[in-house]
Amino acid sequence: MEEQQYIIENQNSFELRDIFDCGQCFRWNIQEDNSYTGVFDKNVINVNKEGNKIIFKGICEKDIKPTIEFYFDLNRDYEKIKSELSKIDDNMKKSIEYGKGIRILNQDLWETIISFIISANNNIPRIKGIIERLSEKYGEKIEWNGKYYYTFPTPEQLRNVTVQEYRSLGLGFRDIRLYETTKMILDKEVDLEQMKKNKNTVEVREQLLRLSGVGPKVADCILLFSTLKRFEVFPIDVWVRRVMNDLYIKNEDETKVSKKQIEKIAVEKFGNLAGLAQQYLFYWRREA
DNA sequence: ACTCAGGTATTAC
DNA sequence: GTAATACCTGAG
Repeated sequence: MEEQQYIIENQNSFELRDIFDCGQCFRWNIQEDNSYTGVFDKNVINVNKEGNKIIFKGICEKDIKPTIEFYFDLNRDYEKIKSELSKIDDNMKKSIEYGKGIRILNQDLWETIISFIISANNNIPRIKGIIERLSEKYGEKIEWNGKYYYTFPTPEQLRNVTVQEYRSLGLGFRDIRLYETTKMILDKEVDLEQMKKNKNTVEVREQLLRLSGVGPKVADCILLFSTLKRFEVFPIDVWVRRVMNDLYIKNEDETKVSKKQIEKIAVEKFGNLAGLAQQYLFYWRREA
């Protein structure tokens, strides 16, 4: 396929590091020139910032412009969101200053489900490694610039993979979760297409929680980071627990702070932008 | 050798 | 309902 290119100028709220290292995605890697290259859907894209320009280039299945605009959520007014959240308190203001270039990507639902199942009780380098090996082994090969890239495998491409094969890729105890969830989705025991159409977040969440290996935290990550795009959810992991305790609860032992307590504060303070607030706080607490 | 990392499922009060 | 516990793996 032919390489395509798309350039935008003077785009606000767009920093490569903030977008790719804020914890929402696993398949974007920094290059020697500080650009990032990643695979999503059937696309291999490299993004670089030069002055006031952002340059996207690579192999794109469809027209690159709408593909990029959708995936990078370019039609949403992050400046407005940030200014609203900044009014809440100084903590939010600081965290937003730190992560001012964050954008929440529109990632494929299926890929997001599997990726965050793999993320459970795991560390980032290992999560990334597992996902790469999965893609290399079962995904579709795409050549670009003399290098090979691999799409994330579809449910169909994982249909006949055994638990043992997952284990050999380093999935660990998540092998059975992947196996069961893939089966449930292939059998439409949980119907992803139906889920995409459903506007009721509570119902969608219930559906996600039925999947093997999907608990409350993973479900919320899927709701926030996939094309489901629910900004009102508030995924609570160790970092969010830490930062919420530091800032608002101040219990001497953060591990003793209940989820309910955190959720209550999140809803009160951040309302229907809780997911975004969570992302700024998470990134700030973990990286700053 | 031992701890820890983007939690979940299971079991037991 | 809510609390304790095991769980692959590999890096530090």
